[in-house]
This record gives sequence, structure tokens and C-alpha cells, in this order.
Amino acid sequence: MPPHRTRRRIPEATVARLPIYLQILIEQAEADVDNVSSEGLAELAGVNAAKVRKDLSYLGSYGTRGVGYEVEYLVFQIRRELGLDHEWPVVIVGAGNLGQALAGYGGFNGRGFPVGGMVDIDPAKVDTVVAGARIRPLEELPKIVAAGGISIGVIATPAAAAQDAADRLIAAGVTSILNFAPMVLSVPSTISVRKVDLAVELQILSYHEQRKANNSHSAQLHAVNDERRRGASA
Amino acid sequence: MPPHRTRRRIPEATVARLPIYLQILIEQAEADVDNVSSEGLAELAGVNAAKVRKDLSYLGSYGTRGVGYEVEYLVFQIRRELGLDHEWPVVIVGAGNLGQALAGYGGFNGRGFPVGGMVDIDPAKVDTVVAGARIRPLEELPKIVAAGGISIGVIATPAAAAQDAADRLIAAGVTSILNFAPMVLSVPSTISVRKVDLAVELQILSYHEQRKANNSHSAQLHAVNDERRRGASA
DNA sequence: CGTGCTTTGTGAAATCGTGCACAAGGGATC
DNA sequence: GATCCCTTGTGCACGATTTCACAAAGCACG
Repeated sequence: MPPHRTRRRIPEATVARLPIYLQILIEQAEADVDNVSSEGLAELAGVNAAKVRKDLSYLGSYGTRGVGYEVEYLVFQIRRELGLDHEWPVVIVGAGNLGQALAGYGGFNGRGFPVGGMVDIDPAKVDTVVAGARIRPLEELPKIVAAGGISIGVIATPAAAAQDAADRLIAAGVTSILNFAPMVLSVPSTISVRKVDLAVELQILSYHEQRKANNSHSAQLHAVNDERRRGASA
Repeated sequence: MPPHRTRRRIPEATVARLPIYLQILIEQAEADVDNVSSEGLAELAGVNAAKVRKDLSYLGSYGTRGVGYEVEYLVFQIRRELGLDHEWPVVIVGAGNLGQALAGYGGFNGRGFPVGGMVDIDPAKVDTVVAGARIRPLEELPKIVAAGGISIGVIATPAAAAQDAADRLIAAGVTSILNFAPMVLSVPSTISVRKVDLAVELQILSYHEQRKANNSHSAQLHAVNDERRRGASA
């Protein structure tokens, strides 16, 4: 077994796909599938088989030629590589519509990211309970982050408050941010930020819809191609 | 003025940035800024100025050398290119926690994507009213899509129901899907799909957190670099 | 134990995306 | 209208990512 050191750097594009593979592998494990080939995994993930092999090769040489990958073991390795061998509590800033939905959503607690706290600037919201968590005042952010050993913050505020939320999160010691506000954040380069923007996604779809509409004549030709593929993106 | 034809194909990476530029430009317009340079826009969007210029050049030659881009005009052009010169009603499948939050979220109605309908498979939910929309039975999907001239569907079901939701949406005539379920969809290649997955985003952040933790010694060096940048991604 | 079938792991080529650097264009000023 | 300054638009080189293609490796079966 190779040393437990930091391996060669994994390309960002690969990092973004590992969670997808992980999800699929967990499903397969639950269906009592023991082995999966790069071909099979590629099919399920909607990507090219060579890409799957190259992606997995960054983790190490965990496949067996002629056989494929052992599902359980691969799950274990991807988890380890992604840092999912322990929980990462998160703190949610903003207890509005979205913040409350996120807190109640299974996607956090069920998947290793328990809600370690929830804050809001509005005194009227403070001390109300959402999904089992009491909303605390924005000022207590440093205390909550420190007490919970929290390093990931989620911004669910309106756009206008997002930068302030980010500044406060960073001041409190958070080093990764998931930003749901439609606003580009300015942060030090040591902080990791991911942005999820509903409107952006819809506008990208709108672009493609318009494109289809404009080319509706030539689209007749393409429409014949009705074969299914996984993960049709864009 | 150039003909109103379909221009050369715009790269996906550019399409994904246009909504960001648009958002920033709208803010600038509201702040009564008339002109913006590629440098200024780049700063606000957290990207390279050359990239901004190249991205915008795909739309046409709408800048003025020595001056920059006229904000209002650029807003108009990006809107047109993205197909945002009219509304795109959407239908939401799944009226659970997430579906209801989405319906109530300003991100839809306020930005040209009004909720044209909402369906759920659970008879107990049908006919209840969420954010001004009455939940309808799943079976009425074709009727709703046809009546509303809807081409974009949003999947807010559990993972297990997502593929069925996609199949029904496509059968009803929808050609673009925004998928919030943690599940890779299998769809014909004529359908555009975008996936938003909370768990995936958090796991990517987890990877980076772990990486920071592993290299905490050498991180001391990098931490000195405390300059701010926009849109620190990943 | 050798042969054949299967699937991995990975060089190498092709494609895509980014950023530099600069010529060309436009406005302002005298 | 000539000159200067500024900023766009883009050719080009570079880096990242994807895909191909195949040798190396493991298993099964005779």
C-alpha cells in the first residue's frame, strides 16, 4: 500500500466528477454490485470510459485488469480522497426562504455536512427554531464557528448582504464558502468559494432553448438521433 | 447593424459567464454607470480582462476602442443572445421541501422565469397552494406544459423519482431540464440538462479543505498572500 | 502452464480554454 | 486635421482537459 502522503495534484475537472462517481458507486453497493468496469461506470455517469479510468488513476491504481473496480473499495478510496472520512459541520448565514429550505433539506445532515449553526441579521428571526436548529444572531458567528470547529460556511442571504456575510465568515475563521447569493464575492486567495446560482443556470438553459428555436428547421435533422445518453449537459 | 441571424457558435465556457456579466452590468446600470471597460468588468466578475473581451467579441463588436462598452447596450445584447428578451415559464416537478422553496424564491419570478405550474405525485399535496401556485397532480404535466407553452422543467424530487420525472417532462414536450436531484439523468441528446447538486458542491469544498489541512505547514507560506481577488473559485 | 479474452493504466494526439501582447481604431485636445 | 492616449479585438502560445489507442496485466479455461 502506498504511503498516506498527499498524492500528485488532482485536476479540478476530476475533483468535480469524483462526487458523481461516488454517488453512483454507493447506489451500486446498495444494489449488491461488487464490481464495476470503467465502461459501466462511464455509462452511469454519462461520460467517456477513458475519462473515468484517467480520473480514477489519480487516486492510485485501484482497478484489476480484466475485471474492473471493486465497488466497496473504490467508495472507500474516493471518500478518503475527498476528505469524507469525517463530518464537516457547516454554518448557514441567512435564515430566509432559502436558508430555511437548506437547513431542512436532507442534503446536508444526511451526507456528512451537519448544520452546526444558523445565523441571521434580523432580530425577529433570532431564536426561532428551524429544522431543529435555533437561529442565532449574526454577531455570534465567531463563537459558533470556533465552538463547532466549522470551516465551511453557506451564504443564503440576499445579494446585497452576501459580501458582508463572506467577510464575517472569513473573519470568524471559515476557509470555504458555498455561495447561493447571485453575487460575485471578493475573498482572499486562500479561501475556496463555490457559487450556486439558480438564475445563471436558467439563463444558460434559456440560451440553448433559443438556439434550438432559431435552428428549428435544421433541428429536424438532429431530432432523428433519439438515442439516450447519460448526463447530457448544457 | 449586423443581420439578426444566428452568429458563430459561442463556446460553453463563455455562455456560462455571460449571465455573470449580465448581472454585474445590470447593477452598474442601476448605479447610473454609463460605460465600463473590459478591465472594470473583469475586476467585478473576478476574471481576466482579455477573457472578458474575448467573451464579448463572440456577441459582436459592441465596444468602443479607447472608451469601453456602453452598459445599457451591452445589457441589451447579452439579453438578446441569452434569449432573455421574453419570459420562459418553468414547471416544477416535486413540491417537497425544495420544490416549495424554489417556488417561493425570488430567483424565478423576478428574473424572467415565472413558475407556470407545479406538480407532485402525492395526492395529499395536490391542490394545496404554495407561493400563489396550486399544486397539480403529476398526470396533468402534459396539459400544463402545453397550455403554458413551457419548455423548461425543474426537477425537485428525491433521486429515486428523478428519472421518471425527466421522462414525463420530456414526453410532455419540455426540452430543457434543471435537475436538483442527486442523480444523473438519462435523456435524448436533443434535451439540455443542467444539474445543481448541493452535496457535490460541498464535497468539492471538502476536498479543498482537506488539502489545506494536509499542507498546513506549507500553507503558512501561501497565507501571506492576503490580497483580495474576485471569484476565487474552487 | 499456456492461450485467449477482458479491462486497466497511460503515453500521445487532439481539442478546448486562457492569457499575453500588440496592432488597429476611436476620441480628445490643440 | 495631426498627435496622443486609451481601450478594444484578436493572433498566438501556452496550459488544461479530453479522447484515442494500445501495451501490460489479470483471470479463466482447457
